[in-house]
Amino acid sequence: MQGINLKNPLKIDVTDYNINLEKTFNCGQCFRWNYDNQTNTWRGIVRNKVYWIREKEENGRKFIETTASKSEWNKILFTYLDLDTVYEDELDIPNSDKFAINAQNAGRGIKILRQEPWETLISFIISQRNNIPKIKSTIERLCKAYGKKLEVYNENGKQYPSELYGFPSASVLASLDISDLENLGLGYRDEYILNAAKAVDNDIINLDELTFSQVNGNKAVEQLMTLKGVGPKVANCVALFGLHKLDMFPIDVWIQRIIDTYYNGNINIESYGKLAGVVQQYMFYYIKFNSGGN
DNA sequence: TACCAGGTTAGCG
DNA sequence: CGCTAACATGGT
Repeated sequence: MQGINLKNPLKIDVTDYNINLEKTFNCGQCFRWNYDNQTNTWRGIVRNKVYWIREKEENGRKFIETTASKSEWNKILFTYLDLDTVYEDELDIPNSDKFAINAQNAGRGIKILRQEPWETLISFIISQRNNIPKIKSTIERLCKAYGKKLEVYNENGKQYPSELYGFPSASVLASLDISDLENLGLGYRDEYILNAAKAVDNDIINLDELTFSQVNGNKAVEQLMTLKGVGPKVANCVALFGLHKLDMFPIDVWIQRIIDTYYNGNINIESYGKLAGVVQQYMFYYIKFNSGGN
């Protein structure tokens, strides 16, 4: 059970952290944050807890208002939103790289979320050959079928909203039969997911250990690709978004299109250094949501 | 109604 | 190696 207060949210000055919620939640890295036009608020689920967040500008300062408690903000959301790293300080895009500079200007404010590795793995297995609306709806069906029902109460003691579910654990999915995954819209990915669940549940692959800083991104990608249904693109996305290996640079159809169009089919990822993944997200956001190119 | 989507695999030459 | 058909399904 969880209590929230929508009327008197926690208010944090985030001016110095350079975060933009719309870009961060809409840049394609996450699938369970949804925007409510009426309240100008994002609702998301992080580690089986529901949070509402919105931005506010006052007197030239930027604030975040959230239903999280002070300790939840400090212990969970501050880290989840990766506010302790200001990318600008470490990013060093060559001046000659016009496209990347433009993408950075468009994408500035994107933060690479510290999402749960397991949820990220399954989400990006689902993502292959799917569009983003389909990915989101499929994940919601999976959560509703096998995730923990989250009970949230507003300041009046009324349950709010009616139904929300956490992401199902690896052990829960590992205990299922393939037929239990029918009718969720997973398509041929159902066996990939069941197989990944068993591998994680049996500790054949240990996602938590892969998050350790001693494990470099390429090593993590190599491990992830031992899973059936996890190729180079999905593995790079899991490493970047789930394991927080910020130098990983996933190449999907959109990025490949950019490479072919603006880099003559050859891009120098190393030139983006330790934060290449951030540049990748700038590019993805720029080309897809900011009509960069067309 | 067709076409397509933040790819991967297996099976070919 | 490199190339490519097949893959399930819902969103648009």
